[in-house]
Amino acid sequence: MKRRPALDQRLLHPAPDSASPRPPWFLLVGPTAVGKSAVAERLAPALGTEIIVADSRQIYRGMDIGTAKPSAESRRRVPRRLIDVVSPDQSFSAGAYKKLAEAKAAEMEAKGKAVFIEGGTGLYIKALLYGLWEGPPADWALRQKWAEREKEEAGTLHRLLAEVDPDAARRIHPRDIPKVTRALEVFHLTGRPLSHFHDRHRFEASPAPPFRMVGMRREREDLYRRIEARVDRQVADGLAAETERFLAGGLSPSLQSMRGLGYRQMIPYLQGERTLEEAVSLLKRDTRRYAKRQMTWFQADPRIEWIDVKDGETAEETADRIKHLKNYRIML
RNA sequence: AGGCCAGUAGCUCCAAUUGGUUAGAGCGGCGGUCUCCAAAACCGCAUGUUGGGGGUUCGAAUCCCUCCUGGCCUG
Repeated sequence: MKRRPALDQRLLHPAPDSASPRPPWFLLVGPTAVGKSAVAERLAPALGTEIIVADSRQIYRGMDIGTAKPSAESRRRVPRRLIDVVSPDQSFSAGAYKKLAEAKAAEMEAKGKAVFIEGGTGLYIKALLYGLWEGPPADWALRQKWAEREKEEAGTLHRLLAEVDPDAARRIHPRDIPKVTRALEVFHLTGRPLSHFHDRHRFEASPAPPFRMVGMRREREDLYRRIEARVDRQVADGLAAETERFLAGGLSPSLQSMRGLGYRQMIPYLQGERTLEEAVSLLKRDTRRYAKRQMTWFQADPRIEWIDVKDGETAEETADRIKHLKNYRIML
């Protein structure tokens, strides 16, 4: 079940004289609550551009407090793109993000502006930088049908998969329903096993030009303190009321958007199944775990140049350090 | 002061076939996977002097003695 993404060496070390006329992209990544947004806000003006956000939750319109969207003032200073692009009752996917981001990047390039991407959703960034294999997109109707079958009898989906794609069935854990479902979906829609496509893709079909990617990280304790402080702020800012509003508006708790951190923990509280205190501590715990998973994801990408942010360092200082990285000026 | 009860992993335990092979679980923590639901979903990691010391026994977390710590009762 262990497979390292095989990165194309040419991507790691783009030839300096490569004929591509496209200027390199610049990306700022890192776990939640490291302070990416504030730093990006300082970097964007220096790059003379706007920020394309790579965040699977901030794409939802109206989900502001729970997704810790940049404030209205901040967005007035530096416009954010790919925020508020879909309604919370809609489904979204990495493939959909890739399309939107590619279009937005092309738009920036056409205007002669630098492409600057900031965010923490690893899969979205990977899809954009290294590509996804070309195949059928998510088929939500099919997925729902299968979800119901699995609900009737646990293990059904994995058994079905083992029949049509034993290779994928071996790689994917029976309890990992989303991945089992995707593999089934691919076979159902193409008649070929998922592994067939994966063996051919290997992330070399990048839609992106050469790029530079900087990752922000902090000491675990520092990061956790920031996470907890941010959760407290979100609650004070009305996270419960925001969730309540969506519920009252008829959004089902099972929706993708409502399963995001924050909303997911507030729902049981609003339904009287949990105290606010319990909900808050669960939200803190789940956010800590999420940040850890993000670190695992990003740390596996050798293209990221890491900036270790110190406790107490200001966003200006961090932005300044990034500007002083070797060869940063090629971006300007 | 006397009596009683408790002391098992960072925390919590009505775990440990009631003396028997490598002391378990939940939470927390840590590590990892990830090619169209990814703030999702999933996988993995526990050598802790069973409070210390001594004793009984082939063998003790489990019995006895003693000390320490905490709690309760009596005065």
